[in-house]
This record gives sequence, C-alpha cells and structure tokens, in this order.
Amino acid sequence: MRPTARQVAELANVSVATVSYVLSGRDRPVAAETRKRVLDAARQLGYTPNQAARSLRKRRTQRIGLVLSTLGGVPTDQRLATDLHEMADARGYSVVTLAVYNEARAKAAIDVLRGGIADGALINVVGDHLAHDLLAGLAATGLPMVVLSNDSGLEGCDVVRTPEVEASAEAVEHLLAGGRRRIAFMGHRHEVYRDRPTGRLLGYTTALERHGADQRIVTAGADDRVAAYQTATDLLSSPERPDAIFAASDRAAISAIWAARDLGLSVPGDVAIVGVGNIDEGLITKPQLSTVGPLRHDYTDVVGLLFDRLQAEEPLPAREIVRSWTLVRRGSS
Amino acid sequence: MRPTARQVAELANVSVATVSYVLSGRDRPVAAETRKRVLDAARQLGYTPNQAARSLRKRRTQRIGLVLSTLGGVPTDQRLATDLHEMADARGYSVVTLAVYNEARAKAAIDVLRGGIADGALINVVGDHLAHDLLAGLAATGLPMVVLSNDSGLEGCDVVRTPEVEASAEAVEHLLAGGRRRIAFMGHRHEVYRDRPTGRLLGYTTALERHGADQRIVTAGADDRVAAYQTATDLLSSPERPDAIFAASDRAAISAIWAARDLGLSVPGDVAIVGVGNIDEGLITKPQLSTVGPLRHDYTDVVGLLFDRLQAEEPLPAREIVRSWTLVRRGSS
DNA sequence: CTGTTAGCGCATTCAA
DNA sequence: TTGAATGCGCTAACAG
Repeated sequence: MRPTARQVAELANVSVATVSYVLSGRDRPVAAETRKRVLDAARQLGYTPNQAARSLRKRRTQRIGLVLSTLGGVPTDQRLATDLHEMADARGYSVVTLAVYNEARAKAAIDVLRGGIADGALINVVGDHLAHDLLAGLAATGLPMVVLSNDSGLEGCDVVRTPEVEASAEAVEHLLAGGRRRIAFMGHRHEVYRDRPTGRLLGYTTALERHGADQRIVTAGADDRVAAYQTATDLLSSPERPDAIFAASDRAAISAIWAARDLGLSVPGDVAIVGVGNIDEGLITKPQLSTVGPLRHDYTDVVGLLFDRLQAEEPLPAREIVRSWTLVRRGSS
Repeated sequence: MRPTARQVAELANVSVATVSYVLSGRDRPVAAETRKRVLDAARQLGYTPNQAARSLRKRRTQRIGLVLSTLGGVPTDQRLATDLHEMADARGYSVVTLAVYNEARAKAAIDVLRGGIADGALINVVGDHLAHDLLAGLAATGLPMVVLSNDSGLEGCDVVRTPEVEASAEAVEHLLAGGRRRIAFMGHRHEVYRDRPTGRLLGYTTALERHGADQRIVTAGADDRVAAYQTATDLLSSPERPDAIFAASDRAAISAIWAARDLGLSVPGDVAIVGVGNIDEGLITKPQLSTVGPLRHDYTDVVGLLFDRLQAEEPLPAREIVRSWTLVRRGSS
C-alpha cells in the first residue's frame, strides 16, 4: 500500500538504515551518490515516513495539541491559534487541533492526548465540559501542558489566568459611576445556567452588591450574534427598559448596539453598552464600543510557556501568567 | 514514564496479550476474575494505550483529518466541523483539525496526512495555498478523502462543488435587473489579487459582460468585518458612489450595510447590497440581507461520502456532489 | 562510508 | 482460558 523505507531501500540498493539517515538528515556521512539514489527512489515511490512508527521509536511526535471548546472562531482562540501555529512552525512542530464541543467529546479528546498524539498541549476550554479531574489526570501523566483557566487546583502544568471577574466588576462599576441604575447582564450560557455565579457574571453581581444595587437583570445571549440581537431587542423594548447592558462578549455588545439603534434608542444616551474582549470590531461601531479586555492580543508568552517545557531537560516548576485587562472607555458608555 | 501494557500485565500477573484482550474488548473469553485484575491494574496505573503503537500494528488510526484554511471560524467551516465531529463520534472516530494558513504550512499539513495521522481526510482550503499537485499526490496514496473545491482534475477522491460562479452572476444580474448600474464587488484577497478572475469575482465580471456593463469596481475587504466596513465606507463616500455592492461574503455585506447606514444612506434606496453565504445573521440586519447561498446548512451528505469510503472494502469510484445555491431576495436589494 | 541488530508498545496468531 | 512469539515501520547503537 503506502511505500515503506524498506521498499525505498530495495529500490536504491541500500539498507533501510541508510534510507533513514538520508531522509531524516541526521549527521551521518553518506556518499553523495548513495544519497542521490535514495532520494530518487523515495521520490519515485512517493515515500513519506510513517509517523506512527517514527514516533513510537523516537518517543516524540513533534506535534502540539491545541484543545478548544469549538472550532467556532472565538476571537481569543483565533489569536491563540495563529501564535501557536507560527511558533510551532519555527520550531519544527506541527499543530493538531481538537475540538471539544461537549462533555463526552472532552473525555475523548483527553484520551487522544493520553494516547500520545502530541508532545504537549495548549488547552483553552471554557465552561464545564472539560471536567477538572480529567485535566488533572492528564497533567499527572507528565505531558507538558499549559491551560488557560481560572480554576484553582491545577497542578503539574502552567496556568494562564484572566482577571475577568475583577475586570467585569470594574466595567459594571464604571456604569454605576455614570449614573446607570438598571444594568442588564447578557452572558454566555455556561455562566448563566449554573448554580452559582462565576466569571463575568460574578463580576457583575459583585459590583452590584458592593453598591447596594439589588436590581439584577441576567440574560443569556452572549454566545452568538443573532441571539444577542434578539435578547437585546427584548430587553430594550420591555416596559422596564434597562439603562445599561453589560455583555459578556464584544460580539454580543455590538449586536446590542445595533438592536438599540434599530429601536431608535440612543447609545449611550438611552442605554450604555459595555462588552468584554476588546476586539477590533469595536472601533467600527457608532458609537465605538467600550470594553474590558487585553490591550494587546498577543499570546506569544503563553505559547512560550509550552515550548519552554518541551525544550527543558527536566520537568519545570508550574508557572502562572495573569493576563492584564483594562477598561477601555469609548463612546458607548 | 507513561505506563505500558507490559507494566499493567506485571501488576495484574497476566501476560500483555491478556491485557490487550481485556482492554480492547475483543471477543476472547477471559475469566471474570482475570478481567477484574487487569482493569484494576490499568486504573491504578492510569494506563492509556499508546496510539502510535496501536495504529502501527492495526494499520488504522480511527481518526479523521479535517483540513481548513484557518481556525478563523468561517461559517461554512463551522457547520462542516460540527457535522463531521458528530458523525465521527457516532462511528468511533476522533477528529484532528489541521489549519493551513499559508503555502508552507499547507505542505506541512499534507505531509502530516501522508505520514498517516488519520484514516481519511475532509479538506476545505480556499484560495491557492494548497497546491493542486500536493492534493493530487495525497489522493494518489489511496487515502480516502473528500475535497471541497471547484478545481478540475482532482482524481481519486470525492469532490464537492459549489455553484459560486453562476450564483454570483445571478446575484449581479438581479442587481442589474433592479436598475443598478454602478455595481461594486468586494471580494476575498485570494480572488481579487490574482491574475485572472475566478469564483465570485468571475461571476461578477461575467454578469457585467453579458449585459454590456463595463463599469467594474473591484475591491478587497471581504476577508474580515473591519476591512469590509472601511472598504464600504470608502466606496460609499467617493464622488462616484456605487449604487450597489456585491460582497463575496455575508459578513462583509453586513459590514457594508452598517457603513451605508452610518453614512446616512438608505439601503436599498441609495445602495443595494447582496452577500454570499446565507448566514442567519442576515436576518437581523435592517434591512434584512439579500444573499446567494445554500438554503440549508447541512454537510451530512459531504461527511457521508468520507465514511462511505472508510467503510468500503474496496476503493470506491470518485463521486461528485454539487451543492445547491439559491438567490434569497430580502430587503437589502 | 554502510549494513546488521535490537527494540519502541501494541494486536494477533499459534500453542498449550 | 491463557501465554509466548512475531512483526507493524522506523531509528539508533554498534560493527564492520
């Protein structure tokens, strides 16, 4: 079927070892003429080394696993992915991406990693699909990994944290300081449909509590633009219309701006709107979108953690990065 | 390091063969007590079979490769990915995604597939990053694959085609029929910066030619929302403002609607706008977006082609699917 | 400069 | 009902 090194060797009249040395380019002296025969034979047969055999033998795959919630192209994932691909490329690694989607597939994805598909993993799974003990179990195998998560108790790997609770609270306090009193929260499903507040919702409730504001308006809709538009439309056409919306994603916030404008409401006059993430698209809305998020979208430091581990001789101590988020005040609030 | 079947066997006081039989669940009689010992030992050691060794031996990986241009979450890719993941799951396959991004990485991705990372591949790469002969070479290895492409001369695999040229021409003719005379095209980079028109740009030029309209206004900007907004703003504030914009993606078309509204222009009064793709978001713009694209976003037939090949005993003849696209007239044109 | 040999970890055939 | 032996395709140590 697929040609093997053995067949290349026969065609070139050499041993498989020579084929291996020529094609993997290790520094063993090979006569120019022999090398040419091998390369010709390989080309003629369309030979590509079997990676399963190679990594079984070398005990390395030269691959990185990227684990994401979905292939949905959340802005953060896109940046993370491009930085990872670029840095992996430069170091001779390839990247395979695993999408989790739900709890069952999260288990499957972890098993694929446990099965040794990659030499290291970069993991960004939001919500609770990826059970904590699965992750801990994976880390315990010694697989170099860095996890983007605010969960506590992750040992044996690097962790990248995001100050989303504090930043969200800051955003809501900014709205309160502007005199807003009926502030609605539009969140992701995984935050809203949960027993106790976490993440951006927790920031929202915390800020309200601090200011003795007990008016909580919590809706879902931040997961996609259409839902956000509809949710915002509902909120803004209700008799008790909110005077501010804090959306858990910029994409949702932008939909909310459009919903307000379509209803003839002025932003921020009638309703102030703040998002999360600081995506570029916030600069082309009218008014421009206020948001909390990173000022620069750069994940090279995060990816760097992973390659540090891969290139280290001995296990590295667990490190932690806390990313820096800022409230960016623009026209919408 | 990572435990092997051998270690499990020693701990359970059985042979590696027994471990293999118990854990892979093949139908060889194993005493209940032995089975329990093996399972306990495996759990205790946290054993997961090495997939490289397993697929080397079984000559199957139980994996599918999904090859995409980017992890950018183009709507089509999202649908394709969810359908693939779901169907793969149901059949006991996992999915690994490879992102191409550029020409060099396209070669790398093909090499990964040639190296046997998966038993089959679903490939959707737009533009010319993935050279035709690379794809042909991959198909020649006998790897079951289905390719979404309008290129000709792809042999040894299933091909899924999209009537984008005809549909784009239809969209432009619809604009012409509505009396529009200065129709601008906003395209993807890979179409616009190329020696001769292809794809959606070709549909545009073809329609204009047919009607003797020689006014061609070709711009890029369809690749992202921000660029589209800026391009549309430029177009619409120029002294020779177009009376219609045909955008190569719905996302760009939606940005164009915003740009028009922000300039105080009426859609479709001052400028008609048509997109491509028929995404749901076109229903929440004001006016709603006219578009050409599939009426239903369903890729199960495409994914089905791949699994047909994987499950077939002998090589299947190459098949072809032509997807059905329709002009959906809504308020923006 | 090149070939022979011995596994990597697993699934599977053949004996027992 | 179980174990020993073989080899998937490759790399790397050792021998020549």
